[in-house]
Amino acid sequence: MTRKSPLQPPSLTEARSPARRITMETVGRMAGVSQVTVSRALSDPSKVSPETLSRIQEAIAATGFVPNALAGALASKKSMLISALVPSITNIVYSGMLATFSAELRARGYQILLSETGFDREDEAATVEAHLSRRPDAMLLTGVHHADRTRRMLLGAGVPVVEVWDITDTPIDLCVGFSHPEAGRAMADYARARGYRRAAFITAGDERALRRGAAFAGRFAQAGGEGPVPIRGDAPASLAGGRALTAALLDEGFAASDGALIAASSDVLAQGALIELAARGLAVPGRVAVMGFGDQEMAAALSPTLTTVRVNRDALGRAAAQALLTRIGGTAPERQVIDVGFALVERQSA
Amino acid sequence: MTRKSPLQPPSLTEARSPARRITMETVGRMAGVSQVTVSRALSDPSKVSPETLSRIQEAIAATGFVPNALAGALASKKSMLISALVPSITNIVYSGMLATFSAELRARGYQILLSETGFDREDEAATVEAHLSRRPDAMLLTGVHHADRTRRMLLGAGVPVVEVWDITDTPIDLCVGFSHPEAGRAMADYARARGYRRAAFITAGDERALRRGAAFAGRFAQAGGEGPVPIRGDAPASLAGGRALTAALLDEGFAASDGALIAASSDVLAQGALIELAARGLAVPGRVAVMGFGDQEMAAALSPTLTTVRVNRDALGRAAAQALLTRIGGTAPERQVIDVGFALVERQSA
DNA sequence: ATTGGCGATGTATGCGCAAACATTGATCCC
DNA sequence: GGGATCAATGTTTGCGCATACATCGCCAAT
Repeated sequence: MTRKSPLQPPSLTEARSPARRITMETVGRMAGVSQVTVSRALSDPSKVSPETLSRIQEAIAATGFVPNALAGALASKKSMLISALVPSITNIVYSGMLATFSAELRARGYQILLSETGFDREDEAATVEAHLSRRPDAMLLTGVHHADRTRRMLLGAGVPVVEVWDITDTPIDLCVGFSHPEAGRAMADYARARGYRRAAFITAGDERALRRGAAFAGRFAQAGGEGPVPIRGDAPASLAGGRALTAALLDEGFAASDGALIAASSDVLAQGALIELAARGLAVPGRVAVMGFGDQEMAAALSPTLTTVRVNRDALGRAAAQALLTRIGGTAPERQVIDVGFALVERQSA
Repeated sequence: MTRKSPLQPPSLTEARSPARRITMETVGRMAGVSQVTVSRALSDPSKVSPETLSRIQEAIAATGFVPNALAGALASKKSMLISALVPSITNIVYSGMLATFSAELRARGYQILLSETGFDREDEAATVEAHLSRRPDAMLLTGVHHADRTRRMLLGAGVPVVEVWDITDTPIDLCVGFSHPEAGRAMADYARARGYRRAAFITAGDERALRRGAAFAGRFAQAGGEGPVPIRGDAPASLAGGRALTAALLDEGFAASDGALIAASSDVLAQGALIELAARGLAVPGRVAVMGFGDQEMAAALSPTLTTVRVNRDALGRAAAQALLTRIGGTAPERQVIDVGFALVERQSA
């Protein structure tokens, strides 16, 4: 309450440092209290008397003071930062999940440190290290296959981690996703049940898509389909890629007769397939059937509408956020691994 | 230091156990040097003798030490953090720009703190404050219209700022974008030049889209088209939204005769319009023409292909990153405002 | 009147690092 | 051979805050 007046007029120091930093100390001085009281006024106003509080708030408004969260995090060991690593933010399947994930966390005062990792494990490891250096309170990783070093760093750091978009028995910490082989098999079973005798899988290069493709191919042949099922492609998912892969298949005589189906690792590739088939005048599904993956908005709007596999991205993002929040809170989450499943959506294209 | 088998999920107790914090001090002790030498070994290895360096590196490897960037930032007043605020990450126009922006910055060692702000100014102000508390080295904002408080905070903080996706004579700091009214007028001029006599604009609710719409409507009438030009919609851009808005227009008799054009604030809405028109058997562009905005990949693949306006998202993200880097570097950028322009892409739909 | 408790505030400390400055020993040049 | 120089390292300090603990009045219970 009682503070000595500074021996030297503050104007001198101010004049020497024109870019004078405003800290809780400065605010406190203006309000006639100490730095701690300012800190308390911000973190728990009830601990400060109403008069003091209002003087502090005036000082904050007058100075435009914004607390330094770096210093706060260093002192408290809580950064209120959540790190998120996704392969690509331009891909709606990841950005959709991320939007829900971050909205959920932002409501609790957390902020998101985001990086794209592509599909390279070493790249991911380097990014994980960079993120860990900011001491996030938790981390989201996409996929369950990581460099050994990544796993070691994460375990060593003791940070809550959630791996999403896949399922494993050996999560680093928490895991929210679904089984890609099962999804591939479900597509194959559906295709066989509908009577398609010949199938191909066009795919992006990412590891999860390839596992769906492998499972699809295996099951399709196992269930009486013609084998081996060709698996084509490793470029990023794009319409042009889908067209090109489809064109290549057709040029090889893949759809020489009816009963053929093209399964795609994403709706975008599937749309590319539809476009190429339309361009060639091949009826879908009469001549060639098409299945997608992801159930993007356009799937239901295409002509023909696209049979695909739905993954609830919102639920996934929300579950991931909740799991981390529980973990941060200190209580053990009910389950370490949450399978959000998927659903085959039957439409016109297959 | 040594951990249990990675195949075992870490128990909660293990993860929260008082893991000795490893700091430069601990690493230094192991290597027989002081904390400062460890710091130097990491920031500029040439300042440390080769033998010392290798001992330090061994100690780092043995301990799994990851430097605390919070402490580093606090001490050096450089956070190596760039804050980015976009309306929506699920919208490809923003996420595409952001991908280039962040790739460019990551190459220089910066990381991205990301938030979605929706289209609400007060929300944005709160987010800006939260971001400023982390003392980012620079900030990216979407749009040029902000709450007064936002502007004041930013100016007060003295942080390099780049506003993107729009152009203004009075940027907070830097600005990279294009003129939305001009884009709207360019669409109107094109439509008139092609002879369309009647037009409508379907739009998402965001402020920039609305300005394009207003400029389109004004110019279309001014250039001899029938006025007033209806402007419809304020929902998020979606195929379903585009269909619904188009359906409503048609139900009102908008396209009772030939020579009508529907301009959309985004390619997605335009695609919705194409779908609705196809569903009603109305020929495009014969009966109703359609223009989009954004030139997404599907624009060239739709049937009919979509006449639209291209904005170079990569160039925009890259220019924004470069401008900030220059600014952080201390040299005044050549221009405060960079107009990246746009291009009308003529295809089949109009 | 004494004691204890509580509300409101203050002081001291250290989080982990980088910057500034200090120290040591060796090399070098006229 | 006596500075001068330089490479390699150490010591000190403080960034801005949160935490632990101390202090000071004041009032209720004894």
